[in-house]
Amino acid sequence: MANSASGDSVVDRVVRVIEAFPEGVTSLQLSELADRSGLPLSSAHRLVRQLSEHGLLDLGAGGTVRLGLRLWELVNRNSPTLALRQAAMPFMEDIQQVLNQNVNLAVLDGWEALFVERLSRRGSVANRAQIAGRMSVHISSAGLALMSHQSRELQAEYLEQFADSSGKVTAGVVRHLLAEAAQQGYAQLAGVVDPDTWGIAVPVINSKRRTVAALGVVVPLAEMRLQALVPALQTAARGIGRQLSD
Amino acid sequence: MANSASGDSVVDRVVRVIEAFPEGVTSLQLSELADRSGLPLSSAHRLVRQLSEHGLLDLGAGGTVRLGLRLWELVNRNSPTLALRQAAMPFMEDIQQVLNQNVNLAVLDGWEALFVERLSRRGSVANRAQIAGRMSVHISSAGLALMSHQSRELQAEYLEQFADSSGKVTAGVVRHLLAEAAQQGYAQLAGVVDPDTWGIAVPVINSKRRTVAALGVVVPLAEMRLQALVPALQTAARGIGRQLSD
DNA sequence: CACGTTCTACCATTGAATGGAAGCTGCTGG
DNA sequence: CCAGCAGCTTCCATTCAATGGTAGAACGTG
Repeated sequence: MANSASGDSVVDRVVRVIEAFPEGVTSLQLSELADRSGLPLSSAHRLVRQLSEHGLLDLGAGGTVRLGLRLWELVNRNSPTLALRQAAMPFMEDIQQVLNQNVNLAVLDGWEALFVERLSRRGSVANRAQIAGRMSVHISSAGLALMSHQSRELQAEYLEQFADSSGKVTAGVVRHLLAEAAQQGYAQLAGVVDPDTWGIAVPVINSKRRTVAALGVVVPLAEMRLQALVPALQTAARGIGRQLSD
Repeated sequence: MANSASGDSVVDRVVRVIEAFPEGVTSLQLSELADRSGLPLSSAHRLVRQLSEHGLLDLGAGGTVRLGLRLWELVNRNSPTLALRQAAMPFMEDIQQVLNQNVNLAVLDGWEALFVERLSRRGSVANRAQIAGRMSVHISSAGLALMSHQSRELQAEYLEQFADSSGKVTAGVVRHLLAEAAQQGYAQLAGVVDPDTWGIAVPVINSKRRTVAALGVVVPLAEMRLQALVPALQTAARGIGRQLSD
């Protein structure tokens, strides 16, 4: 009952507060935030107030807590993927125009593909929600495209998690998917996310020969035309990669 | 020389570190970060390390500091403007398709319009950079559209800053612009940002009659057709507003 | 290879962070 | 109309986590 009974630093607590928001939830009651972050109410209150004085959070009347506009602004202005997204956008628009499909751009984070940009198929309901969404490597074409071009060491480390295995997904299957993707130069996966769609993704390789992203499309099964899609994606991916150095 | 010689809390310092990144800069050296944030090198180092252990920052080899992917993810998943952007996106795409102009969406933050979403004109080079950009109220059509629909009190407070005045912009001029925008139901401004472009913006009013955003287009002077643009924008803005409650 | 620069680690000092308790506010149901 | 409740806000004595000067390591450079 003094400076941190729980043995964590102030920084830890700030992080816990920000991480307390469940995916897609923009607003939380103070007491709920305290619960979720595992902080005493008064501590949570103090932290939230301090952060909202700086605009990183927004403490409204009645204890409603939101992320602050200022935080959104700072992060989006200085985002680590800014250069990537800027380089990729024109090419993604080209693909959207030419193929009229949902186009997306993902980076590898841990054992997941993190989607950093997305254009919806023209005419469809826009689905910006999936920006900042994640998918496990082995269930997404983008994830496979990314992982299949990582170093042998990283791939081995990744595959280990399937080793023990309850059996749902075996290391062998995933290894096969990766090998196929590496050999073909693209990854494709049918009906995993949505039974009626097909995902195709290609690696984006920067000027230092590092695979920094995956460019992909999601198409209805009925419209699947690998011959048309893959070359278009690969061309775009090369164009993007040429502009990226790190 | 002990717990904070500078008299600021840990939270203050965390904010200073995050705010130290200049607009558009994604990567900073540790020593430069320490300078910019006004922190002793060892303190900056400790904070950055702590934050990067949680993924909010990314401390690379050689002291290169970036914002963390995890921070980007958290902020974009739980962004305070998520609902607004989701509601607006389909309408913005419609406008882009029909009018083929640069479409943007802004909210009011302080005395500035903060741009939260943007679609580039088809065929033009995509300019995602301006997302998370700011413009003063009185030099942007979006800003005028937003401010002209705020409460009398807020407008009065806003106009005060032009009172003392060196004379560059007078309160009278701004008041006139606001009055005109309020009366017409849209704001328009020619050649302020770029001499060859015209900006037009309309307010987005939610179901509680609060003006929560501005929807605008930027068109080349030569293609200016108010008669066509304003009704389209107003229709879209109403569609967006109908879906928003707070 | 010596020098300068920048990053990283250490650790005694001390004041900022902590959180229980009490007060406040607004709502709800009897 | 008011008692009771639930959640927000404030207060303050206690105490340990944060601080930053210093020293050392790792570069890069002339």
